[in-house]
Amino acid sequence: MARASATDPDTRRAEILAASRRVFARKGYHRTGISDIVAEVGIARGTFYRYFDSKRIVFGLVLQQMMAEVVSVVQPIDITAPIPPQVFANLDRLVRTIAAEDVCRVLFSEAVGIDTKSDDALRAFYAEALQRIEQALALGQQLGVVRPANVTVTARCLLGVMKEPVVQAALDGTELDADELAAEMLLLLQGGVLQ
Amino acid sequence: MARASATDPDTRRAEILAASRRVFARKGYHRTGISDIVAEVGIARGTFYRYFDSKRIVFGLVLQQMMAEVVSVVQPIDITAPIPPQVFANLDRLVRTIAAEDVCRVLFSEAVGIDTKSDDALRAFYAEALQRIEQALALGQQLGVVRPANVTVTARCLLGVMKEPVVQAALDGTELDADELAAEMLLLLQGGVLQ
Amino acid sequence: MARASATDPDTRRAEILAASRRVFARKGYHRTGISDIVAEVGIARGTFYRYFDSKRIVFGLVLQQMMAEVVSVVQPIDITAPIPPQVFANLDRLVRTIAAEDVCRVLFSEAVGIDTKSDDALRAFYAEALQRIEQALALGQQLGVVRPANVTVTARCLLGVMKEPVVQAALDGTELDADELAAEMLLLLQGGVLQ
Amino acid sequence: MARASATDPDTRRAEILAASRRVFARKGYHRTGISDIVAEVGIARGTFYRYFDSKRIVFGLVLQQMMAEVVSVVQPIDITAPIPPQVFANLDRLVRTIAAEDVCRVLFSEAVGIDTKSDDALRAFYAEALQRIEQALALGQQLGVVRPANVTVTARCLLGVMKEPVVQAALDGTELDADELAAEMLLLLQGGVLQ
DNA sequence: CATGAATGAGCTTTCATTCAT
DNA sequence: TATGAATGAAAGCTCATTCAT
Repeated sequence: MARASATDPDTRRAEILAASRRVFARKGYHRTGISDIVAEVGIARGTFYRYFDSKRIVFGLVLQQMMAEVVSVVQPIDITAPIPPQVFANLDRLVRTIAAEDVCRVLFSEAVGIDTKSDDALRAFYAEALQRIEQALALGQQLGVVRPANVTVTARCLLGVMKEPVVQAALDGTELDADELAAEMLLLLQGGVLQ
Repeated sequence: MARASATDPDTRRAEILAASRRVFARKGYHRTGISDIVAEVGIARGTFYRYFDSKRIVFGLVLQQMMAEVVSVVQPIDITAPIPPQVFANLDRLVRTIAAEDVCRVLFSEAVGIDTKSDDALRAFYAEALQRIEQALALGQQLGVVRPANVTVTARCLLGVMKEPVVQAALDGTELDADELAAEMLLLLQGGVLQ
Repeated sequence: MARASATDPDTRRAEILAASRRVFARKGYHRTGISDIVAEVGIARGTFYRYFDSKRIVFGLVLQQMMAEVVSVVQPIDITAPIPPQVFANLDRLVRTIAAEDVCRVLFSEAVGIDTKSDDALRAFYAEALQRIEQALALGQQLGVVRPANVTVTARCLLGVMKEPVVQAALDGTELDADELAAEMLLLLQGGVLQ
Repeated sequence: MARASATDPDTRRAEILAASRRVFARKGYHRTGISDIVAEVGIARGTFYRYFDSKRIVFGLVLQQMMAEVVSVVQPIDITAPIPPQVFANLDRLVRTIAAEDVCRVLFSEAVGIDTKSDDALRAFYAEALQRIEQALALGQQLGVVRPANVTVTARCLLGVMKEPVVQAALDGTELDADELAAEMLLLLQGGVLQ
């Protein structure tokens, strides 16, 4: 009976979490079996349950992890410095993070409807993201760099501007040029499309 | 149990399809059992299978139905008439259609990864949507009403502008004011957000 | 609603029975659905049940029919006339009857284990067949034309001699030459195979 | 329910196969449910599927097992030694094997029409059996110990001689005296029944 | 602590039979 | 009487989870 080399429990936990993340990203929540995960780590089925209570819970943790990563790359704008380069940098980091091949599918396609807790977490994530965008817009309006607009609605539109290109690239397998994408996004923010 | 009265086959088929659509929208593909569907219509399990060969096939049909509805509301732009009102009208109809409470979840969350055929259909749907937007942008550029831009990337961003506000409204249960949303979208297209 | 032309009930019953027999022969009991039978007759599902109480019962009737046919072709031996030609004639008719393409499969493969009544009927059929052979053997022994032997055991062997060639022909799709087969059987009865 | 203790996988597999064989013999393929098999072993439904992919596959394996047993007991004739005792010994072993209560029903009644693979296997089994008998007859003719005859037809008759007594014994529940049966068969081969 | 065989609730699907029309 | 849509029990099978070793 080959026994996995005794590892530090925290390391082992992290290993399983990482493997789960990889598999969820590759196959989606429903097509992923515990078998896939334990095969990925190289442990026995039972071992998985020593570290996590259920498949749903690990999925929830993977979700949290991804949301935290996304949140972490967005830096507050320094209003004493030129705005556009800062926005560009944020967009650029955001796109790269989301595009990191696994985040996209898990966060935007698989996460809905797994269970109540995940749904809540996801809602909270979006709520925070939207709030940040709204605040940025509101601040911009006070500073006179953002035109008058319904910030709630506009924030949602802008969220779509950031999400969708990455989602589509994942769907059709296109390679993503983050710099160009961020640049186009910035142009859109700056002047729309009509002239 | 009371026997459901024999109905016109086409009507019954439509009934089941409509009920399936409702349940899929409410619970998602995986959490929906045939039991849920037949309970919704008030028929026996076997009756479902008189009209449809499998759960996946009904889901595919629901998907097709929704995609067709979305596609059908977008009218071509008449370039001899003023553009913005036409764009507004299209956005308005689009938003209303997607927001029809069930379309959103099924089309944007549940449809991914059910099976190869659904995936292909969905990809084709997005491909067509994006192509339409790209063509509109390209035409606009020729006419000088759209600024120079990478139309492929920009089309994806605009797709996000249309999808995301509706997705978010569905997620947090907000009532959607289609007119205002379309108006804000138009403003975004016309001038971005920065001034 | 096309209605099958009103027919004499007895005729209709016979029609359904005949169709059932054909389908059972073609597909076997378990692979035959009521749908197959009613399609073969050109009536509605419900009509079938106006004439027969269940699938099993029709199968039982088909079975009886076949058993009766088989029994009917075997003529008693006239001991005042030469024996071998009479035996030959009986064997010849028997083989032809069993080989009538449907009898074989239904009687020898499908009939076992459908239900208690069919099993009993089949057992009774075999019991009668064996008893006839045994009596013929016993009579032959009295007349000195049959060698001493355990008639019970020998009767079973002879039953196999008659059944198996037809069964095998059906299994491998070979065309059957009844005359030759009967002739060989007779030779076997007369002198075994060893010399 | 008490949890079945983990057993050596090969043993467990064999256990399930043996139980399946018993149940198939008792109830036939179609009346046997997975429930019956797992009840017979004393395991849960899922456990069955850890060892076998489907009901049909286990049935196929049972079939193979039985065919192999039957084939294995027939020894080639040594033509330098007296023939009849060797034939007797073969018949005796054959009868005992087929009569082992379960072989008969499964091999001769239930095996037909389950699926294409089983049908093919069965046909191949019979083809081989018949070929062996034919070759023995042909060899016997060359050696002058077998009378001239159509070996193909005669082989089929002889197959019936071996099968039918056992089939009938199983059908009517008679205890089988293998020695006597083999002896009678030998007599039949040696001199037919008429004198 | 690690293991993986065992579990069983629950799924989709089938089809002989019923009964309102 | 004939119809065929409706029925629902029961089948085979899956897989997240448990627990004796």
